[in-house]
Amino acid sequence: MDQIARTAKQLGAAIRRRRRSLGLSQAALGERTHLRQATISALENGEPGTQLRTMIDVMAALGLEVVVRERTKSGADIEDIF
Amino acid sequence: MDQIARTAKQLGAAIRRRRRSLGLSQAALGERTHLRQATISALENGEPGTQLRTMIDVMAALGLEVVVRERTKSGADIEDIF
DNA sequence: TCACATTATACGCCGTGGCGTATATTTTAA
DNA sequence: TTAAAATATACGCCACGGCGTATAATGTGA
Repeated sequence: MDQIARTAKQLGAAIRRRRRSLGLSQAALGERTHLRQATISALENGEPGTQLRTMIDVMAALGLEVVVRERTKSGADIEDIF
Repeated sequence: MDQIARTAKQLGAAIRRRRRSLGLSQAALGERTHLRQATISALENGEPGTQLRTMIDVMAALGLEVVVRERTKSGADIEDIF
């Protein structure tokens, strides 16, 4: 399920969802990415000072990627309705 | 044109494209976002230490949003082929 | 070509992220 | 309910981002 993210919090939430769907703990993800469990926690909680490096590394480890696109006028589009 | 980004460099490139398509200079974008022209430059050049806050603020000013999704196996999917 | 606009880079400063380490706090199973 | 697992938070430290300001390097149009 693709996640739209316009804020750091939404970005963190999407990452947390994915991590959980993979059955990983923050600590386990931390090992794979050489990041501290505390750092993963901060990212998932949407700390806006988090570095892009951290987001990129975590997304790679979770098999995620980002699509940059023009904002849709509303929050919902066709696929959300049907 | 949606841009897939798996690295900070790709993210920066997508942002730069969008800024240019809007006919904005880094300085003009900096004014809108209360960021220095140098900061925009760093973001667009894919400095991995850049903060999420910076990316988020710039994307908002450019009318961009991010979609987080599972990585596609290859770079191309159906829509790129047809 | 050449002046002007744009972008990249530099310096000193301050704030904060991520580090190791450790411990609260909360969540989850048994 | 309670022990164990998972997550949030804390402390001191170092590195570096973003700040103002300024300038160098590039691009661009006339």
